[in-house]
Amino acid sequence: MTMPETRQNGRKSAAPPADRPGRKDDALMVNSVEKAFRVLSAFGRQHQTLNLSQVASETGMDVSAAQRFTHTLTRLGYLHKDAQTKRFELTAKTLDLGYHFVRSSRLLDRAMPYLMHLSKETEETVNLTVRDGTEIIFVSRFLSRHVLNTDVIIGTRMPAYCTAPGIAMLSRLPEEEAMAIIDASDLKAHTPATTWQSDALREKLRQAAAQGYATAFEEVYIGDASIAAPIVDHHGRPEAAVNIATSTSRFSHAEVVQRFSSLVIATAHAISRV
Amino acid sequence: MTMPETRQNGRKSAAPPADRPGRKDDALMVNSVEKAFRVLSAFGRQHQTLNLSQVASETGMDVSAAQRFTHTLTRLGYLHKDAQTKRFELTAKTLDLGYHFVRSSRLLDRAMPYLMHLSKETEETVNLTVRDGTEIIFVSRFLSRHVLNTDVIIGTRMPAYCTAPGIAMLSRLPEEEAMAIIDASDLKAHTPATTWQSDALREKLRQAAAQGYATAFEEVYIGDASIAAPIVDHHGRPEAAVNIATSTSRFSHAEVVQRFSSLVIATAHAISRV
DNA sequence: GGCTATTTATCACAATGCGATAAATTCTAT
DNA sequence: ATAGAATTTATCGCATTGTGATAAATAGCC
Repeated sequence: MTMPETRQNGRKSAAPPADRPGRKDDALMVNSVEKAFRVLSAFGRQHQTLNLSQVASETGMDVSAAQRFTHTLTRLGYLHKDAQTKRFELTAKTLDLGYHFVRSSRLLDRAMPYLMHLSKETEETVNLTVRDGTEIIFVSRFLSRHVLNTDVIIGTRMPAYCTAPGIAMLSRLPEEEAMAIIDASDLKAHTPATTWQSDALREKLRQAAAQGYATAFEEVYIGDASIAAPIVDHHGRPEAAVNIATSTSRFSHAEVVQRFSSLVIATAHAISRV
Repeated sequence: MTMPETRQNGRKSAAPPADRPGRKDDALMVNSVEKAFRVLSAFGRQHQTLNLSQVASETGMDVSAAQRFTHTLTRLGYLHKDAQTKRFELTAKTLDLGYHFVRSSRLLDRAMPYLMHLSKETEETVNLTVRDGTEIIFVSRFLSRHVLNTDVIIGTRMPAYCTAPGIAMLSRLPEEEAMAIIDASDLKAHTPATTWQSDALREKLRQAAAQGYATAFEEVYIGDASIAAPIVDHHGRPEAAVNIATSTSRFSHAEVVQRFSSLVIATAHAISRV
């Protein structure tokens, strides 16, 4: 009946821990923080509201953990719990973080007036995006009066390889590095027009590097037409991209290039730190 | 600045925990989560980047804690640390949370088409706001082509008492409740035109309740003119407000009411669950 | 109505996060 | 340059905090 003693009960007078630092994997990591974010990210278009057990199963935590983190997040104001249905949903307070980001971003500070100007001048949708791994994130957006697309909003992510801003940014990276990112992507044809083969993308990168801008026509959605130029820091490394998004029904490929290429390049250049 | 005492140095061999359940204050609260958010909110317009000791002093944590949480948040991708300067800044990944909120919000789902319609019809800036305590939060925003104000963005907070959407929402609450919120606010005159006395605000609430809309003219910023109507749930409780924001230079008070009051009311009514 | 599936509350335990401290590094001033 | 201050990084023993199992309470469902 004696405990099998797999449990070295903490005392451990002898047998010093071979690797003390490697606790689980990282001594300085506070795992509760990751779990909290895991709970919050369980909500989305599919799961608008979740009850406790759904939170548990969605996040892969046991009920106790789900209980603790939903409770914590509710008290902090990021979750709301319906007293009747006992279901949780995200609150508008979750917008705080992004708000802090926008307010603290020197890039956005600099970029805003130029983006506004470009928006007024072209009357087309203008976006500012940055890269996070293999994806781009929309960080600022001025909608065209005509095309009101509520599908893409601030915070939206898309694969870099099939978007004009993505290619524009990658084109200013050493080719090795850019191709590594592309090869780490989940390459696939979102539409018949998607460029998704590694070789073809390499060619696209070189062309974009040579021209100073990148284009994407119906590569993600049918009907979209986009042209982008990279914003670089003082080392010449890409930190963002400006793009103009319009539709194939309004302009041909040639027209988009002719009308907008020098505008996006000029805007991106103005925003780049000299 | 630092608390002189409060340091009972953990020894405490005797002294069994008198009250086991009431740990610090709440047994289910995971305090690390709050600390993580505290670190993230330390960044903003004032503090675009922070080094480790600044994080510590800004958040009131000791250096060790600051170290652990900046490390954790960096590994999770919400902070970026500049290798040269050793300074931290928020990353675009902080937009994820808000993105999840927008995508999971049934209110926004319902409201979007109506807001778009209102935006096109009026060509003015259209906002959707919700209330959080004494404040309102902008959750959706369609900018007028003319007036591009980059000061107010999604996630921006303002006191409820001096905004049209705030008064509109409060006007659909029992007067007791509304006045309690107003009295909990930090009432002050942001401009000469601000209505900030409790009595005057009570009167404003009653008028808004009677008319079905609320207005605010230069109550926060000089030159702004706003009119709002409340969106209610199936219990008749206010859950949001639609408003049209324009400028006093374009329309007089009377004109704003005449042109827009029935439009915002109709839009708010359409969005309200019937 | 009894049954099942949740949610809420409680608790003993030890692993996890804590915070003090030391080592390494970077910055500053002379 | 070089000492000295300030900040960052690394380490570690310990108690606290979070853990996860379980039980009680509540809500759903035939």
